[in-house]
Amino acid sequence: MTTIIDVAKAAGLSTATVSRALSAPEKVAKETRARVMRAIEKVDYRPNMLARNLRSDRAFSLLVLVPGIANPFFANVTAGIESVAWQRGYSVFIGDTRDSREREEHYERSVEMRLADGVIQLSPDYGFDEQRRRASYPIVHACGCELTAAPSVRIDNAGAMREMAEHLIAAGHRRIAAISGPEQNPHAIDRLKGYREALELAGIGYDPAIVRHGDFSMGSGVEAAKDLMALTPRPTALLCMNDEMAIGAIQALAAVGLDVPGDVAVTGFDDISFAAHSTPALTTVAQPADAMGAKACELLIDEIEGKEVEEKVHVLPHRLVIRESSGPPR
Amino acid sequence: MTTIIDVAKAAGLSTATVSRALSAPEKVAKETRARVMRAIEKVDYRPNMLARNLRSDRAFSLLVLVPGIANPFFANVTAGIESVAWQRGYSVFIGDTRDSREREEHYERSVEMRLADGVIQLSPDYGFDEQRRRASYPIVHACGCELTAAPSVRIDNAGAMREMAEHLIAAGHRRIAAISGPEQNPHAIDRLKGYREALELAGIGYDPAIVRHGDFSMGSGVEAAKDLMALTPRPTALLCMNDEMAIGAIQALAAVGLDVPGDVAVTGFDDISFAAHSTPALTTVAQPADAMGAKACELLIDEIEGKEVEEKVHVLPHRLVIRESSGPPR
DNA sequence: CTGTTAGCGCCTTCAT
DNA sequence: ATGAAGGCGCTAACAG
Repeated sequence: MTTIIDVAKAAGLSTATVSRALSAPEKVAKETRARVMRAIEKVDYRPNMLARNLRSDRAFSLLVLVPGIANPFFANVTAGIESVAWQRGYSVFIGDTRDSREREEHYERSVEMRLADGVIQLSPDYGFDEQRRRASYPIVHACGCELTAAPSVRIDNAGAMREMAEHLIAAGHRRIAAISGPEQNPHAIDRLKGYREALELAGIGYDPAIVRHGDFSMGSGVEAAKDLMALTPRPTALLCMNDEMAIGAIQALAAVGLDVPGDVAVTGFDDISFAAHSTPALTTVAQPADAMGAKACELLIDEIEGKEVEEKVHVLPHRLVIRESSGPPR
Repeated sequence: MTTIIDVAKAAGLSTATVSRALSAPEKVAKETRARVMRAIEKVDYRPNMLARNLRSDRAFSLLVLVPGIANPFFANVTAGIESVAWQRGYSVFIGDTRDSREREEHYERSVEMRLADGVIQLSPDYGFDEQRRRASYPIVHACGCELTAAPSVRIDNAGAMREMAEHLIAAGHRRIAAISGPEQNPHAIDRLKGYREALELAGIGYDPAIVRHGDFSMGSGVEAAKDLMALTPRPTALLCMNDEMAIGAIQALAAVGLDVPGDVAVTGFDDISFAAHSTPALTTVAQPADAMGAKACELLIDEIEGKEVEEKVHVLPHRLVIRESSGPPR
């Protein structure tokens, strides 16, 4: 293996100069730099990051904690993270927690062992900043909720859901059922809040009988929709708290011969790529997944590198995407 | 920061013994081990992986090179990889190449710099083992094609596609169009081969006029399907080389008022989670994505750890999943 | 602008 | 079964 010593020898310089030529080129004479570069070429040198890491006590890597990498929304957030990390010279570890506390703890431990310089958490923030207070390393939430402490990134979940409900109300719907996420899930809570607000503002009472709690999976969307369609009077619209459940709902409606949007309007949340191509195309709330990941990554790296980071919550803009599934009723 | 020296002091032992107690417990007296553990607890010690890595010249991490992490199939393969890596004490870096040669080279370089001990490549193998021959580190393909060298993992793409085409032929279809991937894409090539074989075995001629090349995206499925539906006589079935294009095709057919499967049968490939929940539910070929990633990861770690790995190509079983989209015709 | 030198924290001989 | 000591490859003071 060729080391920095070989380069120094070949160039007739000290290892310190070679090191500087690489990591702080401006501190080295132009001519010297060229000599270093030639020597590197000649001996076919590649810096050993393991040594750099130990010496600098940094891993130059980040850990993304994600409840499930196969979830398209999280995958998009991760892509945004990776993109910024790449630009700034960091690598991205993925830690798929599969909602298991054991796995999450394992990953927390590995960061304490210096595997990574910080964590980007994609799970919603159940524990407020409990976890953060405990941690000896920086953590940034990329998909925060209303309770998430700064610095973090989120969208206005409640506001977005309120707008979506208002869209349905404006189209004449009065009996709008909701397919929410797990009862304790912070995103589900925020979004459900927006749904209630819209109903109340419109003078429509909130009726728990037409609210179901799924688990954000398509299967749970199918079940909830079946269930709701058996009700009398039947809801005329289904407000789903993510796209997967909406896609499941559409399938369930088709299975019982109901037309979307003719008989029942359906809306989603996230705008994953499949939303635009479902049949019918899904009306949904677009979250800027990529930008959320990118921003969270910026914040984390700034914090790691000791830059002053504004202690603020970055609320990124969402956007209603009206497609076919929300109407008009036939 | 507390180091192994602090533990040694607290336990009244040498650092060597502490190190051994941790990495080779059987070489240390039971009683001594207990003392070490107590000391670790007491001084709140966590091993520094950066130091271990330098000392052992290993990163204990793997790099997954993936063309796009947002692709559900690749995300599932990645989940399989992560799962095995976790069990065996390795971490997983993700390198999203976005089909950019620059990014791929960047990641290759970082592995040469010891960022990772080996690579799992999810892109199909265009370069045969060109890349591998050049590399100074092990590479395993998790989604190989017929040309991929061992050790690697793949399914029988041609065979699977032949079976799917035969399924359509058995249902009475004679004019079966294909929506393939990019012309040079090895998976597309293998699958197209299976399609031709089935046609020829059934005495139906291969007709390039009803074959389109998409890029595996839903949008390209939409375009190709529109195009094919304008033909006279109209194909009665659309064999798509992945699920995304099939989902796009279904949408395009609905848009022009054609019923699936009543007017046109549609099939996909991969069995991503959305296939089961499209409307109508998609007939497809299930690839064992998780197992492919897991197996590839086993092979790579074995190779890294110097275990004898069988120089063989692991062809994992696929499975035809017949759902609604493939018929029967009405 | 360049060189000398001292470790970063750990593991692994080698010796006892 | 345990201890002493060297060194992995690099960078950051500190000198010059």
